[in-house]
Amino acid sequence: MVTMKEIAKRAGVSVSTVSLVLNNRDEGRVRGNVANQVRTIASQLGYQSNPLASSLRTGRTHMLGFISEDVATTPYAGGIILGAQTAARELGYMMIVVSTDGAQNEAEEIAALKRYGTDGFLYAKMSNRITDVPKALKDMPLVLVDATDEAGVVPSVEPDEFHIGYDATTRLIASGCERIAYVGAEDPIIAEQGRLDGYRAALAEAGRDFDEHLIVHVGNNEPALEAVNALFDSAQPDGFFCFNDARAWYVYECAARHGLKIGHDISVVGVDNHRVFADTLVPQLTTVELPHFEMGYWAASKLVSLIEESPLADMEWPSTTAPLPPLNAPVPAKIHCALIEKESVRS
Amino acid sequence: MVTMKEIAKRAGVSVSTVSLVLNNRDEGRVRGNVANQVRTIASQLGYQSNPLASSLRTGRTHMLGFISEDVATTPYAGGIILGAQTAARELGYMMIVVSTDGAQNEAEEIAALKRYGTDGFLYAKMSNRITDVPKALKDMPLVLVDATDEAGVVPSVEPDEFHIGYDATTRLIASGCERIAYVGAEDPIIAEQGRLDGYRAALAEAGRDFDEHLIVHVGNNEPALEAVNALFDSAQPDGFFCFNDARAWYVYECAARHGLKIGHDISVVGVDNHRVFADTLVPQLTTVELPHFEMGYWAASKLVSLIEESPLADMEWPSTTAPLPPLNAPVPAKIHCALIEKESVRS
DNA sequence: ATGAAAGCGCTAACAA
DNA sequence: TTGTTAGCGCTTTCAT
Repeated sequence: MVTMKEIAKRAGVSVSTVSLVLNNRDEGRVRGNVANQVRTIASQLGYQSNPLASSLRTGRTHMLGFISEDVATTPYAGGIILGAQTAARELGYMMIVVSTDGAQNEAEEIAALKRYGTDGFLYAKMSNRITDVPKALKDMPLVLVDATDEAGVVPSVEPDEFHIGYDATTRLIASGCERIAYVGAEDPIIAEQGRLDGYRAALAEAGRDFDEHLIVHVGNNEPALEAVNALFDSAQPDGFFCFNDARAWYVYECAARHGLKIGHDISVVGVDNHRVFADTLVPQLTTVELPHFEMGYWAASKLVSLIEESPLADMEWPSTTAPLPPLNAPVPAKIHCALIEKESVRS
Repeated sequence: MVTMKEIAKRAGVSVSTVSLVLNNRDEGRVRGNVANQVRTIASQLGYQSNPLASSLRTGRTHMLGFISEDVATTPYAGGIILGAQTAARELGYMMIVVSTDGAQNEAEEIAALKRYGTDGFLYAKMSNRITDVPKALKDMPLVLVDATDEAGVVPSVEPDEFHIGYDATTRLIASGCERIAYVGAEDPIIAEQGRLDGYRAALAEAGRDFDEHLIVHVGNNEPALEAVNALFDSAQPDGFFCFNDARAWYVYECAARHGLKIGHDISVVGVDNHRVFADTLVPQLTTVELPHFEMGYWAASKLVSLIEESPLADMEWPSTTAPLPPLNAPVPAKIHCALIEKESVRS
């Protein structure tokens, strides 16, 4: 481990000078050739700063905490984590991910992270839920990912649920579907409402009436399958917009029971939350993949800007302008969604 | 943030005494009542040690690195991470998980972790693969999870693949299956060979001949489905042991094509690697779940013992003695597998 | 423009 | 049995 002391010795200067130079605070404080000298030696020796040592002085560890309980059970969070980690590293931060079981160990994990001096937190939920922010996080730089806090005051990054519903439905309309069903979730998640709104808006724009009989809200259980089956019988839809791929699965199963071929007799668009289907399974389903990576990337960037009290750097954000995949595409395709960032006040 | 200094002041002793007491090094070095006094004040004030500060002196950060590339794409690693994290926290360590894309950023991530002074590493692969250990890890305390290194010298924790195959096949035999097929993977993974061996051993023990025509090795692709379909036609198996749940899916699909009902006409046991199937989907499949949590837990425990050069504490390890789930159980059930730990020399 | 020195919180020799 | 002191690697006044 090469230290500043070492560099100082070789360069014949003091440690403080080295510190100044290596932190780029040498503007008009250190002579140019001295600075260069120091930099040269530093890179020759392969100097790596010791973030822990500097944290002692500065109070900044350059560590970020990422809290989520979904990491353990779904690959959902994977993309988010990867995105967040990528941004973190680019900005010179290390991200510590902790998976939690329930509220109990969540508090413990947060406490542990705080002991290690994390500079801020990312807090992720699944499917844009309304969340109680743990009290331990309230006094820290914090960004929510795919979640909304009760009070609506915490910055968060969420998919544009409305556009997801709108785009999916529009695509089904464009492909010639006449009776488009919505297979939604039971829980009062924000995503549910937003997507349904998008569905309605797309229908309205196409001059179609909203038909309640084409809507079902189902859970993750046995009755769900029967409810979807009943929908096939009662409303005979020829297009399906499914809240997630678990719901799409019900449609797949029921279509098989009715002898209907997806991509031929009926069209289906599902939103991929859980990655239920492995790469090549059920290729007939068109799956809209949420912009997980982008959400994570943006969230981490925002968090760092909060910590450093610097403005967010300009970035090219994903938007809904990206083309939708063709219906019944052979492989799940990914569309981008606009991300919504809230600051202090709910919009 | 309450510091030792603070405690020392209140207790009217020196910081070193506080340090001694709080690190339980006060055996015969500090008077009992003084020690108690210090402890009382510490807990009153809610003292939390600052691990970063002590690391500066001791060279130990009490941070563990967990490297895996599968975190992002499958929930597979989730249980392992949770187990490892649990053990780590119990032992007073913080675990930093990094997901990597490929070898490129793997090296970067490892370098970053080292800069932060992690005391050791967990390196996880999927499905017990033979792995090149990154050079950067070679000089560090290291434990592999569900992987084996080429040279066979790195301690690792792996499922007992043989028993998985043996148990699954035995169960199919017990349920009355006459022609038991094995649907395996293509890749030369250790898990593949071990499970196949277990399958053969179970057959032999039951006095049955091994029939090559009941074996297929398939990938994750279109031809795979056709290969399994051909197996149905050519060998007409009435029981299936599937390498993982992706393979089980093929069986499910082909059974449907042949009008065969799982749990009635044929029996299927799959090993759950990827959690392709959500909770209530395809409930007819009996899924053997790998002991992910336990592997992670054990691996982290082992790693800490390596770091601290202390013997592994006695623990109750999961074993194959746990009862297998009933065939065609309504929900995927979890069986335990014996874990194998190697030390210095391959057994 | 540069360096000396103090100090972040903690541990560990060494003194007392 | 306890306290003093030095120092881990770095940042930051404050002198020079």
